[in-house]
Amino acid sequence: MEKKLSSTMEDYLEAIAAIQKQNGIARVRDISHLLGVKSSSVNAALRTLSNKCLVVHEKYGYVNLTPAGKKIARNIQGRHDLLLKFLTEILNINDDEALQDACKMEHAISSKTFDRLTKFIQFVETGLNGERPQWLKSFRHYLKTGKKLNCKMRQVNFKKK
Amino acid sequence: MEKKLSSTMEDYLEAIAAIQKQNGIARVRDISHLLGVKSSSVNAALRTLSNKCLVVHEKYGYVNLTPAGKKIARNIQGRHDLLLKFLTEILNINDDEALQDACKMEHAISSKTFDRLTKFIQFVETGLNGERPQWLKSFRHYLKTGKKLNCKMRQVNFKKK
DNA sequence: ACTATTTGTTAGGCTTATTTAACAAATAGG
DNA sequence: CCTATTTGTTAAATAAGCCTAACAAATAGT
Repeated sequence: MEKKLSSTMEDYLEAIAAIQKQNGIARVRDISHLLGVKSSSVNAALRTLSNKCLVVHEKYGYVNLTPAGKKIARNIQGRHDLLLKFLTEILNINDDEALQDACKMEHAISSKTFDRLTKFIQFVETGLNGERPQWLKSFRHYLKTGKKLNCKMRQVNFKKK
Repeated sequence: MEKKLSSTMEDYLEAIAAIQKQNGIARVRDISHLLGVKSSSVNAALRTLSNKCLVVHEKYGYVNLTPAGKKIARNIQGRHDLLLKFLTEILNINDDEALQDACKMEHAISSKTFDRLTKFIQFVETGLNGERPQWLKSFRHYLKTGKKLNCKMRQVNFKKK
């Protein structure tokens, strides 16, 4: 019966994981800088997350994620990365704007959507014959010109009763 | 210098527009029912939106959108519809879950992402030769089986230096 | 027309997440 | 070592959005 976490708290967990990954350790100050909030806000958030057994934080000490906290952080990070990939690689949105959107969307999508989008990207990226997907280039051309490429795609089915 | 609206307030505008579209008029009660909040919350929201000149609401009267309010409502509704389409028609997610996600994502995407996704769906839906897009079927098969269809797609470029 | 029910409003409270300001602890430079 | 700066903590205040409870207005039933 783990209550659903607010997107704000998800952000804190994600930030802590990211800082730990980069620096080995995470301090209040790092979180404060990364999220753009005051250290007092970080403290309040850490108390909340502590009560939910998602972080460990002793006075004046480093901040650590519990296994449960790590799990959530990984989950969010996964959504983040997936969405960023979709936005940049498929929709061809520039990094900055894509990042902004991914940071908001990551709190909005369900597991199902995460799963389907994962498969969609897999499907698109591998192409049908292991070739680079031509139609992605074709889409970029469409974005630029508004017109479909002068290209024909023929489908030939084998063994398809 | 119009301040950015909270997703909550966006929901209220969207709801009012939807109710008006359906019933001709919108009352506090309708909004309350649609959004699943108490009428006192609706009242508070209406005061907020009134102060921003997005709705008109006289005591005990109907609720109306100003032109500015209508514009925002249309915008949100557009995002909603687009996302719902993407989730159901492309990612093949069932209506209920798709609706839930769309209702959250609609507040998270930028205009750029909206624009790109619009074009992406256009591109996908029309197919390359005006045919029904074969690869969408192919993706559904991939979702079911985890395997690419036994099919080859050959690309032949014309006039492409 | 009169009462009963539904609908709308207001006041006051709760929660979440933020801030500022004052203070405490830790660290760094001489 | 001692002071100066940085970092962390706490308390009190603010803002958004919701709720309940009490009341007011409108509508419906007889």
